[in-house]
Amino acid sequence: MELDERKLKILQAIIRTYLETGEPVGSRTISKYSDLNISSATIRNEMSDLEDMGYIIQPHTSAGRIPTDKGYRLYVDTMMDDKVQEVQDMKDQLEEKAGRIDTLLKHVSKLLATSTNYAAMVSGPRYRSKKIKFIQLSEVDEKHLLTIVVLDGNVVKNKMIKSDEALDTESVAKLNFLLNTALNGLDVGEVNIAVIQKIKEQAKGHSNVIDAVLEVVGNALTQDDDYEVYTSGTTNILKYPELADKEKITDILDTFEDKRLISEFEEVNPTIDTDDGNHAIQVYIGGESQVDSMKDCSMVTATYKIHEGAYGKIGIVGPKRMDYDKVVATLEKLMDELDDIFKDSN
Amino acid sequence: MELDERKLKILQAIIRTYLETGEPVGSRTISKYSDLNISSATIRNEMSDLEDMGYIIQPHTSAGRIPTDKGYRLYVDTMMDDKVQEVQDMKDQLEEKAGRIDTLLKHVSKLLATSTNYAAMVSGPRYRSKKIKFIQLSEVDEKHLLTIVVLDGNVVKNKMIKSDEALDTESVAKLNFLLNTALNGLDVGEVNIAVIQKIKEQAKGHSNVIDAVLEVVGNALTQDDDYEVYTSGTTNILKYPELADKEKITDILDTFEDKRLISEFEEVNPTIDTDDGNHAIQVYIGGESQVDSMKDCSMVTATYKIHEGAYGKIGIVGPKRMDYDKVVATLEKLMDELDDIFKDSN
DNA sequence: ATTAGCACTCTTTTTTGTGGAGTGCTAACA
DNA sequence: TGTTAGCACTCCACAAAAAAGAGTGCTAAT
Repeated sequence: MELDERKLKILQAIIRTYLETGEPVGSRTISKYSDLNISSATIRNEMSDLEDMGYIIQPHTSAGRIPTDKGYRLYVDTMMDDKVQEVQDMKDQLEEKAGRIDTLLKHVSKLLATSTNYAAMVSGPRYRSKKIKFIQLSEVDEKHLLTIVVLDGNVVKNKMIKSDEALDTESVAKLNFLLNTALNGLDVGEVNIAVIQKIKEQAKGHSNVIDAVLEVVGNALTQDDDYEVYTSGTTNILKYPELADKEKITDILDTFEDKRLISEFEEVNPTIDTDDGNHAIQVYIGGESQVDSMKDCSMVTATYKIHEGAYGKIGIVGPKRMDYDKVVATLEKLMDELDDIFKDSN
Repeated sequence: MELDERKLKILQAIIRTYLETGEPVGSRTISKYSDLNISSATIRNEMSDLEDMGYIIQPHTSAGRIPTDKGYRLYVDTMMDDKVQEVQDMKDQLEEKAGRIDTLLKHVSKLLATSTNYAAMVSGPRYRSKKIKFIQLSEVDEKHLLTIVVLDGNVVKNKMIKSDEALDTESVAKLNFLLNTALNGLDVGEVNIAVIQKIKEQAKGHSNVIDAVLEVVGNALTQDDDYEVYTSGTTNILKYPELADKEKITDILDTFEDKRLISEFEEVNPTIDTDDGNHAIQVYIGGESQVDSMKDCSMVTATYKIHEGAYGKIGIVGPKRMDYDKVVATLEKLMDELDDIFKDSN
C-alpha cells in the first residue's frame, strides 16, 4: 500500500489533534477539522489503511485512533514545520546567570521547564580530557594546606588538607615545584605507581601530604559520578492524564531523581558529536530511548559544548503527544544562546 | 472536661492503629485492640469526648475517627516511646563517603529515604561566618588566572579569570600580597568602596584583574542562593493514599524541587542552636510547619553542625501518620554518626 | 472513488441497590 | 453513677444495571 498525499494529510491531522487533546480521534473530527473536505466515511477507510500500515492504532474496538511510535516518528521526521517560538527574552534571562556554570545550567533547566510545560533535565558537563595542567599547594593557616588541581579545559578541583606538622613556606614551594614537574601534562592512565614512588622519594618526610594530594588528583581524574544533573518541572508530567498512573509516575520521577538512570540513558544513546553548528537535537519516542521507565514518554535531547572536550546534555521529557514543534524550536533557540555565552567566556 | 488516663490510652490506641492502617478507626476496633477491656459503647462515649476536646475528628458522619494535628501533637509530645532502631550499618555506609561533604550529604539523604520510606531533604551547610581568610591568584597559563578565596571555616571558592595581558610571575606575587594585605580578615560589610578604591590605586594598571577578583570575593561572601538542597525518595509520598491526590502531590513535589520553598521553611522555623549535644530534632505536624504545601504532611527535622558557624538541616517528610518513633530514632542515630564524622575531619 | 446510512461494539457515565461499618441514643444493669 | 447491650439511623463503598455516546465497518447508492 502506498502512503499518498491524502493519507499523509490525514495522518498529520490525526496527530495534531491528538497532540492537543490527548484523546483518541475519530473520523468525524478529522472530516470537520481538515481543510480537505472529505466525508467521515472516506476518512474511515483511509484510517483503516493507515492502521494496517502501522501508523495509528485503536486503543480498543470502536474507539478513535491514536498515533503509534511509528506514526509519531514519521511526523517528527517529515511533517514538523519549524515553528519559531518567541524565545527572545531567553537570552537576557540567561546572560545574567553566566559566570557560574552550575547556576547557569540550573537556570536553563528551569527556563525550559516553564517555557515548554514539560520536565527538563540538564546534565552538567563531562570533561573528557583528563590531563593535569596545574597543581598548587597553598598554606591557608598553620594547620591547613589547600590543594588545587587544574585539569585541561580549566576544570578546577580543590581540597583542604589538614596537616599535623606546620610546613614552612619554603617546603611548600618545593613541594609545589616537585608536584608540578612530576605530574603536569600527565593523563589519567599515566599516574601510576612508578610515578608516585618517584615523587614520594623526592619529597621524603612529607609523604602524608603527598598522599593527600594524590587523593585529590585521583578524585579529580576519576570524577565519574561527580557530574551534576539538574531537573526542573518534574511535576509537569502529572498534567498529562495518560501518564497519571501511579506506577508510571513513580517510575518516571524515580528516574529523574536517580542520576544513574540518566547516565544509563546516555550510555545507550551516546552523544553524537557533530560539531557542524547543529546541536545534535534528537527525538526519542516512547521505547526508542531504550530506557524502560521512559517507554510512555518522549524525550528531546540536545548536546551543548562548553569547549573542546566538555559536553553535556539537555533533555525535555513529556508525554508522547508532546508538542514536538515547539520543543525542538525552543531547544534550538536555546542552544544558540548557550553557544554564544560559552564562546564569550572562553 | 478532663483528659484522664483512660482517655489518653484510648487516644493512643486510636493513633497507633491509624498510623498502621491509614483508615479511620472505629470504636469496635479499639475495644478489641486495647489491653483495657472496655466495650465499644464506652469507647464510643469516650471518643465523643475526645472529639469535643479536639484530639480526633470524624471525616464524615458515621465513619471512624482520625487524629487531628492536636492529637498527633499530644502523641509526639507525651506518648512516643523511643523505639531504638537497628541502624548499625549506617555508620559504615557513611564513613566511606566522607571527605566530600556534598557527596556525603547526598548519601545521607538517600540513606534516610530508603530506611524510613519517606521523603528526605538535606540542605547543604550555610556558612554564617563571612570573613576572608586567604586569597590567592595563580597563573594557570598565559591567558588564565585562577582566583582562590578561602573564607573562615575553610570554605573555598574559585574562579578562572581570562586575562588579555599576560602577567609575569612577579606582578602576580605583588597582586597576591596586595590583596591579602588589604582584604584578609575583613567581613562582608567591610569590603566597601573605600577599600576597593585603595586597592585599585595600588594595583594601577591591573584594575581589570582586580575587578574580577573582587567579583569572586563578592560572590563568595554573598552566596545566599548557593547552598545546595539534596532530596531523595520523593516518590515515597505517592505510597500514601491520603496524599495521592494530584494537587497535593504536585504541591509537595514542587516544594521539593524548588529550593526557595525550603528556605522559606527555614525562615519560618529557624534552626534552634542548642549545642548541648542534642540535635534540635523537631516535629512539625501538618500546618505547624507554616508552609502551605506541607499542610497535609508531617516533617521531622534535625540540625547538623560541621563546625562552628556551619550548619545545615536534615528533614524527613511523610504523611501525618508517619512513624514518628522510628523517624526520630533514625534521625538521632544518624546525627550521632554525622557528629563523629565531622569531628574527625576538622 | 466517494458518501450516506445503519447496525453493532465498546467505553463512559449515571443510576440504582445492597452490605457494611460506625455512630448516637436509650434503656437496662452493676 | 459509670458501663454496657441493643437498635435505629447515616453514610460510604462497591457492584450491578442501565443509559448515553462515540466511533467503527459494512453495504448500497451516487
